[in-house]
Amino acid sequence: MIDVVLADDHPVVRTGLRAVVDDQPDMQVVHEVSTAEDLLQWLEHEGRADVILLDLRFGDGRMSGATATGTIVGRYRIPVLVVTTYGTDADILAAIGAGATGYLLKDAPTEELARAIRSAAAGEVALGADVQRRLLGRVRAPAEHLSARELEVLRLVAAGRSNDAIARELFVSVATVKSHLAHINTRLGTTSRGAAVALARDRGML
Amino acid sequence: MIDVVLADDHPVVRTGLRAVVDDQPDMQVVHEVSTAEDLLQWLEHEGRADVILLDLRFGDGRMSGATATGTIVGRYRIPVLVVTTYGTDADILAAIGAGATGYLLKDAPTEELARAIRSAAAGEVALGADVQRRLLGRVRAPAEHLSARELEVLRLVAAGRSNDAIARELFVSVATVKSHLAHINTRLGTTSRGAAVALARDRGML
DNA sequence: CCGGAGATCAACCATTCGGATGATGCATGG
DNA sequence: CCATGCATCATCCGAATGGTTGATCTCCGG
Repeated sequence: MIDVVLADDHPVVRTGLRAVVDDQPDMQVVHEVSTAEDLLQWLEHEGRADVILLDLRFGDGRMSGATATGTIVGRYRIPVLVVTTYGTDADILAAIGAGATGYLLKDAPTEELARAIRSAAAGEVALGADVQRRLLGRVRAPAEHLSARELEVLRLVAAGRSNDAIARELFVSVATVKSHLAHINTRLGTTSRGAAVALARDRGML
Repeated sequence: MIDVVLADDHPVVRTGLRAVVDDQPDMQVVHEVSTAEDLLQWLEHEGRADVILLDLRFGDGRMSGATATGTIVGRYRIPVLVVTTYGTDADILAAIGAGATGYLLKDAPTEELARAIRSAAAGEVALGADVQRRLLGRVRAPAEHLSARELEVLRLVAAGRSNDAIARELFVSVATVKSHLAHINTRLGTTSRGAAVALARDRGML
């Protein structure tokens, strides 16, 4: 029997997760907490768990889900499955970087969730199909690396500057700025400055 | 008995909401959908419901929750309770502007949720305590501001969409989008979409 | 009932962007 | 030494954008 702990500040989400977990014959929810602090507190004392389902974004909390993940994995060696709502690349990388065993979006099918919990309990890495696809796309397009100059340009674009303004600001010609932007769009697979900025933000490169 | 329809693209959230609703003696879930399109489809045919619990952000969907809200309220006169995760001022205004009867955050206590559903079924306006406080703060500081529609446009601009894409997304003409954008630039004192987005981000309106 | 605000749409026009192509100079690393 | 990557600049052109003016329509509050 897999003992699962739920850590999410949304009662509704906790209820939903509990329903899914308890509906599986081989797992059960043994504890619920709504803040990262409570989670650590609980682990400190009676804490026994095989898997922890953790929301990356603890509402108000001073402690982020990523930080909590790092602490838990480092201190208790309990697999952490990050289950959050919106999965941006930056979020995913942060979670995995912090040592999360898996990462799932809340809109993942319930079966996938159950499967991920089993994998996590078994010590395997469990990433949602969405996430895998995302990471794959990342690998396939490793060119996510923009040069320093390009990033400089992109930042100015994100600040709302026009090509002309950027050119003046960087002491180069407008042609150069456009050239950089063209490279950026190629690299990011975008087709407009706006889309490039949006995607770059999403990936936390700004 | 209050018939409730759940519209949310997250299976887990739906399960949680269903559990909460079905746990109340005076209400029941009669249908679940995961996209706005499905919701409208259902209402079109067999649709009978006293209250609709709607997620403002339908994941991928081309149709936003706000748009769906407008359509539902306008066409079927069914009270819509918007239940979403992150409540920004703009979200709230958009929802209310679109005709939502109530607005609740997913981290609201379950009793509050049940109460809101009853209020909505009774035709009353039901706003979560959080939201009410938020709106109050808003009134006190009317400082900046864009209409709900304008914010909706600005968000899409921030997401890198072109005017044409925005127009299609909101079911209006490009002229309207440009009109909103012009207004936005006037209000914010900016001269381009990019600058408007940058400034709006700065002020946390996104 | 009138006025104002917001949402909608239209047409026009100057400016800006994005996309394609091509070229030069300068490092760096194999 | 040379391929490669980066930064620089230019030109051309179609598409997108911004600015403006003007016009309904609806809803709300005085």
